[in-house]
Amino acid sequence: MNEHLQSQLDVSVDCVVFGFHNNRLKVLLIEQENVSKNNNRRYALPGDLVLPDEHIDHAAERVLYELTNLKGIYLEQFHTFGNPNRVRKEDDIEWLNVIRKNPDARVITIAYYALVKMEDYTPSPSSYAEKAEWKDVLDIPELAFDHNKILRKALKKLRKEVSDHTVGFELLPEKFTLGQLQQLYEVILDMQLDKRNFRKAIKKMDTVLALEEKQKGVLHKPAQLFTYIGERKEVD
Amino acid sequence: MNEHLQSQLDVSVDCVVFGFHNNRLKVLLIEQENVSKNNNRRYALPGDLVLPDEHIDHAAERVLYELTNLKGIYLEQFHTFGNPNRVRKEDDIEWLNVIRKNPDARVITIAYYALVKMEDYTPSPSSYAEKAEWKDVLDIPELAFDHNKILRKALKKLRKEVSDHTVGFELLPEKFTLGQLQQLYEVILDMQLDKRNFRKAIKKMDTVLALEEKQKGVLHKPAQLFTYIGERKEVD
DNA sequence: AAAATAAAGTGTTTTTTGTACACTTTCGAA
DNA sequence: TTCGAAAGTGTACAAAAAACACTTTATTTT
Repeated sequence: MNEHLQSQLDVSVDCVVFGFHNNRLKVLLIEQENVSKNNNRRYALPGDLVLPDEHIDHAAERVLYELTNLKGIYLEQFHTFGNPNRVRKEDDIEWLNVIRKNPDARVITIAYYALVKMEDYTPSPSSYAEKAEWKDVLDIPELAFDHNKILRKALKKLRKEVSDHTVGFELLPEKFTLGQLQQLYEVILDMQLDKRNFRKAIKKMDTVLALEEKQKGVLHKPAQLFTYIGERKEVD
Repeated sequence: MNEHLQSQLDVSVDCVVFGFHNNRLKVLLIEQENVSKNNNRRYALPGDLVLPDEHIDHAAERVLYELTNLKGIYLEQFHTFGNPNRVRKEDDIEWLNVIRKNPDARVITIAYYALVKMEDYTPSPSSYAEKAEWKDVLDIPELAFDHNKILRKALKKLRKEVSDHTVGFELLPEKFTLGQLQQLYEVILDMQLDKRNFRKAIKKMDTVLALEEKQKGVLHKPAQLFTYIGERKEVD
């Protein structure tokens, strides 16, 4: 019985939530409560421990909600980080001492990622999060724990899925123009795409539907609107 | 402190090791020690708890070695299974009561998979494994815990990677013929491939090298031998 | 030694997919 | 009415994928 105390091992989830705005790829970060004497800002991915009787997928949803008030976001697991020293920076330890009941416990974390329409989700911080904000992925500060590594891996996954055309539409509003979609692809893949070829490719996907509706209030020829009718993946 | 006892949570690894023999895709299973009164054979994937200070990737290697005596196999993580009820069949509970110090603890498992040249690895059971054997993936019994689900997911992953040509050679002996390689692909993908097109595709991969050597002891025209010179993926 | 067996080995044509490329249209604002 | 700004559109060329059938060669059998 004491033996289990020695071998304290916790499991957490961390959420990498991508958004897209003003032609920039964003990721949702929280700023942790300030507990450090030297007043460091500590940014981190939203994440926390899995509860004793909770499905890990549910934990990801719950934690994201508790920290940012975002709800109903489909999160997909992409990697589990289990280096025993992943939580060993000085600031990490200081933080854990304040927030955790077992600050010395080793923590294995399961990382999830999601793509959301930023318009639909305005994060507001709660729980131990002091802020919850969208940050440009090209301008990410040093994050708590191994969160920079987690984010890097999530980005890699995102790029791969986007080139496979299996993902991406989730980042746009429900109705979008092909121009917006192309810009999204260009930002994520970090390359220029040919307009005519891009449209040809999208138009033969049967998950993208042309609406009988046009963009309004723009100072140029209004574009036709499209919508995405793809469906969700299966769950464990 | 007691709180942590309530929330007993362990992390395990499970290994799905694929092999190929006699034109069949195989998976390495163990038969657990018999602890049941009704003498059920219990097959399972090789798996066990992660140690307190062990990297999860290392745990996978170690556990596989302890149970099957196979060493030096590159295992890649593919999914983490975290349903709180994943270990709740009657036989599962009975088994855990014998083998585990905290039989009631919830266990989250990180699943790994590997491809090996069966010739090079002859498993021999140890630890709580009574047998360790290669089983045809088309003929898998009911496994312990949620191992059937884990295996299904591993197979899906394998098929995907094989169609991407990122994996497969690891299943063949060091020297192989293009005919053998094609049969391997056909078995995994469960489809017929055109011989000439297949050879054309393989021959323009620069990771497959033609040797100045021919097959021996076959009752037909002996084939040229090839070898694979691809390299390993990066690690966390 | 000739014939039978069994898989190895080999190229060309057709179809499909991807890439490169430039001008006209349409709305809102000035 | 003109201007600005992005929308929208088609064709030719290149590359990749798919379809397709006969000859070769070592071994075994007669």
